[in-house]
Amino acid sequence: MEGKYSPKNVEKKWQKLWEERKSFKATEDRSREKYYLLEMFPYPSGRIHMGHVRNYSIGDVIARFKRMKGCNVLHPMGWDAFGMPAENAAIQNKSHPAKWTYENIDYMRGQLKKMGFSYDWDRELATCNLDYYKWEQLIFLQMYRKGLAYKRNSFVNWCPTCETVLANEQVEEGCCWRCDSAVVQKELDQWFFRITEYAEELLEHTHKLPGWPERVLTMQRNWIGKSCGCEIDFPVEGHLTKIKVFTTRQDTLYGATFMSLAPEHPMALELTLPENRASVEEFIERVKRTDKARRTAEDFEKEGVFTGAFCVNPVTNRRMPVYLANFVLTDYGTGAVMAVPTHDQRDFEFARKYGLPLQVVIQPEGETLDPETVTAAYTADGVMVNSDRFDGLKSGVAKEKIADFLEREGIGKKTVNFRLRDWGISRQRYWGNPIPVIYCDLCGVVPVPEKDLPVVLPMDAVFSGEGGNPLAMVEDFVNVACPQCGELARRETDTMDTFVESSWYFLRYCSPDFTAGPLDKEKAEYWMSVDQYIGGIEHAVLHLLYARFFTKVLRDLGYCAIDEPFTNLLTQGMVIKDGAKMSKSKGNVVDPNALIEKYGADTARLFSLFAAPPEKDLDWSDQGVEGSYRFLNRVWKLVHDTLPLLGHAGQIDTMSIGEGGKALRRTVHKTIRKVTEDIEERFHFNTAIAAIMEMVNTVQAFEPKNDPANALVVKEALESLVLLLVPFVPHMASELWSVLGHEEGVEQAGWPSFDPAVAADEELLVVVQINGKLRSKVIVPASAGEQEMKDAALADERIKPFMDGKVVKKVICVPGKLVNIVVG
RNA sequence: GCCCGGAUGGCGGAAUUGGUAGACGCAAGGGACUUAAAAUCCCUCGGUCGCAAGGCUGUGCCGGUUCGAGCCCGGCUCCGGGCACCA
Repeated sequence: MEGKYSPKNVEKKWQKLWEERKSFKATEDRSREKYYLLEMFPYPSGRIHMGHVRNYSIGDVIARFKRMKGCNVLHPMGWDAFGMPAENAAIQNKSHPAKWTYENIDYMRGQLKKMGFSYDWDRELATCNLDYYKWEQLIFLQMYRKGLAYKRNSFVNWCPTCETVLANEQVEEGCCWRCDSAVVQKELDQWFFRITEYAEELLEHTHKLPGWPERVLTMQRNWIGKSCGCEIDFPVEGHLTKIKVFTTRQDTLYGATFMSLAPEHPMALELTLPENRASVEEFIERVKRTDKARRTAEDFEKEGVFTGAFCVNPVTNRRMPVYLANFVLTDYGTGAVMAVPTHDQRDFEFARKYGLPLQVVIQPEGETLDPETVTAAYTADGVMVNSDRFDGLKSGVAKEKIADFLEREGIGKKTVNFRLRDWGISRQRYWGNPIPVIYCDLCGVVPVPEKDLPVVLPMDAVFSGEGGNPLAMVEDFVNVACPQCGELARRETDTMDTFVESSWYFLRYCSPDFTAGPLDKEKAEYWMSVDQYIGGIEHAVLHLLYARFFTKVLRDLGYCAIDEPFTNLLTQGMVIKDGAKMSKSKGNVVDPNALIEKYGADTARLFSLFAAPPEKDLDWSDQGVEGSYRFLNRVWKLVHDTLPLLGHAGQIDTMSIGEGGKALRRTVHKTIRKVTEDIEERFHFNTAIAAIMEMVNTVQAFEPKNDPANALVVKEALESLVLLLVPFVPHMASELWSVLGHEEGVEQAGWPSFDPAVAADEELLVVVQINGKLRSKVIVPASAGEQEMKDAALADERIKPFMDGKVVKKVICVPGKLVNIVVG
């Protein structure tokens, strides 16, 4: 291995050794501090991309650092293996999704191993393995029993291209998150997870996650969308039923002059008078045909139709015409809105269009609104008017008082409303986890008894690309005896959303081979929570919300004792090239294979860590990669060239080393401190690497290298250098460690420690400012106090011209840093 | 519209608590070595004035606080992201 740096040989050698020695195997050990480090597992799409390289390089720095620091590190890897691309590929290649998936896994596993990531491969899991998904079926059944999984007929998001249902979280601006097709609404019988049951806790706990980026928490809070208000009943003339509305603006109740219902509101047709029927039906049809994306666009024209019915404002007794309005959503609140045109912009526009009355109930301070002349709704706070006993109160106060009043009078009650909807998990696709349910004509919905689990995904489906879900066409699978009555029944052929698998894989890693249940409680208790989770920001409200939900569900099912799965979250930025995210369609993709081939994995790792701090986008630069490669060559050469000069092991004799040696040691110990802090406290690997580069420059420039008196100092420098490099470029560092004569691996060497006394400066450079402007620098002993610093500064020749004829008003001293002389 | 980020040389970025702006790297220019090239090594490198010492100026814009502001405060501009007819 001598001579020129050959990453290929070095990397092959160490990867083989790590594998043979099982260097990264994690075993529960209560005597040691555990550290569970996890990166979001990949979808086996074919080959790894630079985003993976970056994500997993970041993780590996932390894993290797923590290991060297003495932690018992769990660092697993696996495959989010169910999903549609496999099915599409099967259709295209006239093959099977399983074949495609497992081939991809094999290939990508090889790629990850070539990157030298320190995973415990014994814990590898793939979610499409029966060993994994069968436990998910058990969890489903237990959720069903608790009412947390249920079936319901409703309008759902349907992607016509993927031919499947999508969760709300998977619809982005009205389009499918995966294929970008326009999503349509379809009425279907679908399985849901009752995530809304946990809305309050999911929201509450966002305030107990200090290790998460604020913007992810904000996004989750917005997504959950809690609002506090009232439900108020409005009696309908000539009917016994009442219209229930939800409002956060009960302070405007006295100004409600009409009622708006969603066109899908169950009472819409029931309330419509015969003479209005034709126009109402026409309107409902028209709204239904409009797709949801367009209908909910901001600039969409507000339209409605009068039902002919009237309800009554319960506090003013005013007759309120009941309209259907296209902007009222059926799935938020109660699907009915009390319209207050003076204080809500939508209601205002609607009222002006249909000539409906306006009533001002909140006056802005120092202004009088005139319903005849206002051009927009006044939505801010103000003073109550035309509101009976509440007149004169500030609207904020009135909000509380009116809520209390409504409850007292039995007209309404305080409620909390969430934007979060239940998680629709049914997918009309083959390559997923079968939902373990049977439909019997006599018994209805029958969950598969636990003893009959697992429901095995049949391998003999046909992938033609036509005629919907291939699973529904496997007769042997579909036709089954009812577990209750024994009559012929049908299996559910929908599979679960793949986000279900990724909602608990981090728990399965704690005991991946456990055969008595989804997880070994004792082991989960040792490893969980994940101390550091790393992944892309794109999962802020998808995976990261579902995983939190699932953890709470599993806790309540008795599987684990934790509330939250991930203590600390790091969201890494995207990999950008030529101003755009790397993608095949843009043609700006850098293939990790080519990079490894040309420069080696260490260079690929080093550059992706050096070019930007982890949370920022990384601008890929081929020349920057060259630079990282050059640096590694320099380190290689430095160690090998210096090797003959190093003496035998021994203690550094602090008394006999000269000034140069002392200075070098100072740099070394300062660098150890800096690198340790940058990794441990900030995850700023770019500055840690920069500090190591500076140290290399210093060692290279160290002239009395060949003075035998300095041999041990140089040796210390090189050994520290190599150990500091381990987390970033583990192959080269391991090799150089052995070149330096160490039999045992870097894992045994431990993380280098620094001596504050050695790192301490003997002299300090003090900046001298006049009126805040830098004018000179003076050197003082490190022990110098304020007075000494001031004296040295004032005695400096270079500042004299700036003080000529002026009076020193004040001298400010920042110990060890600067002296600012204020003159005037 | 609302809520988060962000803006620093030719480029990626550094400046950790208000205290030397531009660390480290890339690119560029000059030089050494070489028959030559590559590789490597050395020097220069925000702008501007100056032979130089050095001065002035400079962190998106305007203002403020402070002995001192890239950092804090007020008001903008632009860019990125999230949510969005949510009653």
